[in-house]
Formats: sequence, C-alpha cells, structure tokens
Amino acid sequence: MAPDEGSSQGSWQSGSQSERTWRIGEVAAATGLTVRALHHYDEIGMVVPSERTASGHRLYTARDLTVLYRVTAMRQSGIPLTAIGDALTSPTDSGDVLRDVIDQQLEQVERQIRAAERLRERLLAARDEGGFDSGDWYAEIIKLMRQLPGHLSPEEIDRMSRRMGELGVVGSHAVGVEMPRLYGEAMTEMRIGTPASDPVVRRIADRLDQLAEVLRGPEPDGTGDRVRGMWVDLGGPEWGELVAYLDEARTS
Amino acid sequence: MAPDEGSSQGSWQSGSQSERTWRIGEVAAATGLTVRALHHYDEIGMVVPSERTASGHRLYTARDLTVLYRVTAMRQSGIPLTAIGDALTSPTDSGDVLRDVIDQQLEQVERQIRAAERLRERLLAARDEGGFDSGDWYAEIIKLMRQLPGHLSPEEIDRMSRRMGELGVVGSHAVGVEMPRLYGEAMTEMRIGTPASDPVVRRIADRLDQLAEVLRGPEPDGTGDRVRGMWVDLGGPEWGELVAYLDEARTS
DNA sequence: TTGCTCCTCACGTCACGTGAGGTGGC
DNA sequence: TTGCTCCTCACGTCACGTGAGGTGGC
Repeated sequence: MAPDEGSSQGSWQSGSQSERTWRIGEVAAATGLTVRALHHYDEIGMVVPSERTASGHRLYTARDLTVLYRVTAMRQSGIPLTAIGDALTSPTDSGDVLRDVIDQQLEQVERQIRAAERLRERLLAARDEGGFDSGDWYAEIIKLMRQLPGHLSPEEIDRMSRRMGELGVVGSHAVGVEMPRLYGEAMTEMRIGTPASDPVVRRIADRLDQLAEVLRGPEPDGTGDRVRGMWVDLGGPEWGELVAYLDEARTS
Repeated sequence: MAPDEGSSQGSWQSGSQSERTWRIGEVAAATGLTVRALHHYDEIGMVVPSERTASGHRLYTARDLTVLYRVTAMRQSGIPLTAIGDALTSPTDSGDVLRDVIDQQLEQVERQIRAAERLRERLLAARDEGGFDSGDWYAEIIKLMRQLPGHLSPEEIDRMSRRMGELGVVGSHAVGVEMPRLYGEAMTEMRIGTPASDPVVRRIADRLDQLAEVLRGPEPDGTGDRVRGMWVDLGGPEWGELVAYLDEARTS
C-alpha cells in the first residue's frame, strides 16, 4: 500500500520517513491568508512548498509553515515582500539584516503614528469648519506686515501685495495653508530629534523652497529673505533654530 | 493682436474677459503634485482644466485650482479618489456627503493610529526577542489545564494534547500567537466603544471562528466550549463581557 | 536654432483579487 | 456520479511612475 500523500491529513504514518504536510487550503485557514496569496508567494519564490503530490497539488511542511508565519508577521507589520526576502535569505537569518529591517520599520511606524495624529487634527478642523477650503489668509499677512514696520518698506509691501493679487488662490494657499503646515511638521521633527539629514526633513525643505520660488516669481529681489527675518523675529528663538535646521537639511 | 493664451503668465490682460490661467507645470509647482498626477485627474474626470490652448496645452483657472486644492487636501487625508468624486459632485457640495466622508475617514484614521501603536509594540517585542518566531506556547497551555481541575477531564486533556501534537506549529501559533492577539484587539475595540456590529469586530470574530475550527478538527466533541468556559473563569468578568460582545458581532 | 515645456500613448508597479476553464480525490 | 478542492493562465485593481517619440513656445 503506497502512502497516500494527498489525503486530507497529509502523510502522517508513524514509522514513515515523510513528515506531516498541509494542503494549501489548510494552510490558508491556519494563517488567514488566501489561496491566491499563497500562490503569489510561491510564484515569486518567497515561500515555495517543499513538496507536491503526483498530480501537482502543493504540500507544505512544518518548516515551510514556520517560514510562512514569519513572513505573515512581517507583512502585518507593513514590511514589503522584497525586504522580507532580504531578511529571510540573509546569512545569519536572525542577525543584522533582520534587526535593520525591524528598526527601519519601527521608525516608519512611529512616523506613521505622528502623521496620522496630525491628520486627525486636520480632519477634526475640516469637520468643524465644514470643508477643506483654504480661506483668505494673505490679506491677514499683508495687514500684519503693515503693522510691523522696520522690516519691509511700504514699496516692498505694495509690490508683495500686488504679487499676491496676481497669484490669487495659489498665493493664499501657499502662504496660508501649506507653508504653516510644512513649518509645523518640520518643527515636530526637530523637537523629536529627527536628524536634519533624514530624507523626511529634506523633503519638507525642498517643498518649502519650491513654494518660495512660486511666491518669488521670475524676478527675485531679496524681499523673501527680509520676510523670513521678520518671521524669525516674530517667532522667537525656536524659529531661528528651525531655520538653521532646515538649512542643514538642504546641504546634507 | 490676438490674445496669447499660451504665455507663461497666462492671459492676464486688464480689460480682457479672460481670467488668469495657469499652465500644468505651474500648477504642479503650486500644489506639489506631479504633472502625471494632474494628467491622471484629467483622465478620470476628477479635475478637468476648463481651457486648452489652440495647440492642446491645458490651462487651469482659479476655479479649477480651488477644486484641485480641495482634492489634494482630501487625498492627503487618505480618502480614495472615488469617495472624493462623490463628495465633490454631491448636491450641496459642502453638505452631508462631505461630512460623512470626513467622519468615515476620521474613524479610519483613529483606527489606524491604534493599529500602528499595537504594531509598534509588536515590533519592539520582536526586536527585543531577536525575531518573529512564535515560541512553543502550547506546552504551557496544556500545563495550565492540568493545574486547573474541574473544567476538563484527564481524557479530554490527553485528547487535546494529542490533537495539538498533530497540529504542530499550526496549533501552537494559533493558540500562542494569533488568538491572544485577536482577543486583545477585540478587547480594545470593546473598551473604546466600537459597536459589535462594526465590520472590524465582525472580521475578528470570523477569524476566531475559523481558528477554532482549525483547532477542533473534523470531529468536534464540545471540548472547545468547556475550554472557553475555563478562559472566562480565569479572565474574570471582563472576559465574559468580551465573549458576549463577540457573540453579538457574529449575529449582526 | 537651442532648451525647456507640453502632448499622447502605453507599459510598469505592488500584492494580490477575480473569474475562466479544467482536473483531482473522497 | 456529485461536491469540494486544487491546478494554471490571465486580466483587473489603485494611483499614479516612467520612459518613448513627437510638438509647441520663448
């Protein structure tokens, strides 16, 4: 009597050389994955079942399942399959590569938490204000400039005011919505100790520069720097720190 | 002299009927989106520029930009484009549909935050323990059962022990890793007041049932119910509440 | 004339979902 | 023989990314 490898319990004869195996449907139930996902992992070589029946049905061994559980744990942590592959095929198997993958993922998750919390604030604000409109901030900004003499000459203020008029929605959104948000995010990163060389900070700095260019227009005249100086004076020492932090990000 | 609609400043002649318009590259810089993303929004009809030059170049009006800013704000909140489309084309435009979309997204974000925080705990644990292995819990469970007489007969314990031996990694992972996690998640949902009818709770209950089936095997004998009873006795009144909560989820 | 911007296809990405049509095993 | 499970294509999803090859405007 030949061992029947395709039985619903797998081959489990005592004294036999072959170990207990699981069919793909059993594996799906055990892991909560779909059959299609297991096919996918097989296709890309992530988890290839060690055996097949004569008719081609996949049979997973306990060792296969151990690998699979590790993969699902990492997947549920949001680690992409390519990175999981790297961690699994690394020489020591539980050494530095895995540690690096976990640390990277940990940083990303912590950033996700902060981003989601900011998102939550924004959604609450949008709900209270009844929408996602950007308001008409630039009039406020111009007023503020007039009230604080010594930074900009009346001519410069008029020129900026005209420029903002030309820019319309683009200007008011940049100054009133996006820049405050970007500066807020940068401030958070600085406070929690994210190094200025981190790509996240770099992205914020780059976007701020792009917006500054949009606002400056084709012929810059140095007004922008004086506006920045005004903000630093208004915002206190922490604003000065933030400006230095962003400058460092730009050169790293 | 015909108005030149394709100039880099758009048509902005004083006295002209036509308003200021923006070319696609200017819009990309203003919003931080890519040109390709704007093409995509045009293709699917999400934000279609109101004008084109004679040669086919897209021209965005201030009104187009206002819509676009609203879209980007919602996209950055993680709202899918289809839902954004629903909110934008709703009759009142700032009425119930938008409110619903925001509320739904708010719930999802709050769930994301909790999930990410749990993820963080798991990653920290994995880092401390040096990996994602599932350990050998079922021996502990069996021991616990022997120490608490009155719930299961020695024969039942032996049968369960044999069954766990057959299940191997599948059993120990289900009992030692996934079920504790699922019960923990369900407990969190219950404590924060998520209604039992919520699909999230339903998914947890369904997955628990599927795991129970995997553990029970082909011939159930009522042992499972007595094991549950044991857990309720061990866990105190909150465990009883949790069991009722999950039962409600299953019938909703 | 030279760059830079813009155009329209059209295929690629990521981790599978979803049938289509057929075979295997109790 | 009837169900249920399994098999292999193969196209679809989502929000764009990434060239390919060509035109437009200062």
